[in-house]
Amino acid sequence: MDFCQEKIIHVEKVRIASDLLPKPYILGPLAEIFKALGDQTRLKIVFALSACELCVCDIAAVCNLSESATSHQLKILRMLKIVKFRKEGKIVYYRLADEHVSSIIKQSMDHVSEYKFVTMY
Amino acid sequence: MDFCQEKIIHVEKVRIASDLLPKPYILGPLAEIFKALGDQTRLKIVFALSACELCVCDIAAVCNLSESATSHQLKILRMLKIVKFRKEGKIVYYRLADEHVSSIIKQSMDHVSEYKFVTMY
DNA sequence: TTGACATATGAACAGATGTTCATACATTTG
DNA sequence: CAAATGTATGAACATCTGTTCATATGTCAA
Repeated sequence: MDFCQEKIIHVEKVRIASDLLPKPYILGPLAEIFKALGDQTRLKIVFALSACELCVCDIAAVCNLSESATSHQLKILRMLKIVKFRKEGKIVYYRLADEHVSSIIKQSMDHVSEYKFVTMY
Repeated sequence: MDFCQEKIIHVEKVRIASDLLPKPYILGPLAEIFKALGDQTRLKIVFALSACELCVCDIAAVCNLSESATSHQLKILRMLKIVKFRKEGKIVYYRLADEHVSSIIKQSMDHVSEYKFVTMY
């Protein structure tokens, strides 16, 4: 460890910030959700599903993935409650879990758009 | 590859969803941002900074990290424009880059809260 | 200029992650 | 029931990631 000499430079601010940190049982799932969205494959899937409900086969086509890879990633999104699904015979339809997910996607787009002239490559 | 036999089950939906997919130069940075927030250490840092502006030493204290680890993670958040910073002598103060970041954090909290009784462990 | 200190960075290592391939499961049809 | 088809899953592998440790940079004070 190598904390700065004067112990803590701004004691009061550190206290305030510490109080605001989510409890571990919140922070964990939260990080998991972002991690899930932090993969281009899964992010593509989420964007695709933000358009409409799709079956695994559709998603694979839209995202240019094997159905196996698609299924693996859908499992992750499912477990994290980022997507929901319903079965109709042997076909499984997926969709986004709630509006929070859509909103997160939207806000992130807005954030990126603001910097698009800088980050474009 | 192993696409389903009937080629594409729902041609029109696949077209709509495909059109909605962000271009690669948007999707890439977007995934990078989520990936950055998908690490508990960095997510902690972002939450801490959502409280107030903090110096590296403060952040290390709040997040219970070595200053080296803190600095490494701040560099990533900096490059992704998730945080901004200003120097005051030898002390460097960090804060969140914009309101989109705050909003993303908030929405994700709301999402998790909705499922807290299920996901709590 | 020299020492002290806040922050940054490079290398390296252990652990995590996404894909592929093979195979299993479930549902429909004949 | 058997075959066909849509989806799911386990193992394995190469790649990526976050931390630590050592060291470097930049700023202030004496």
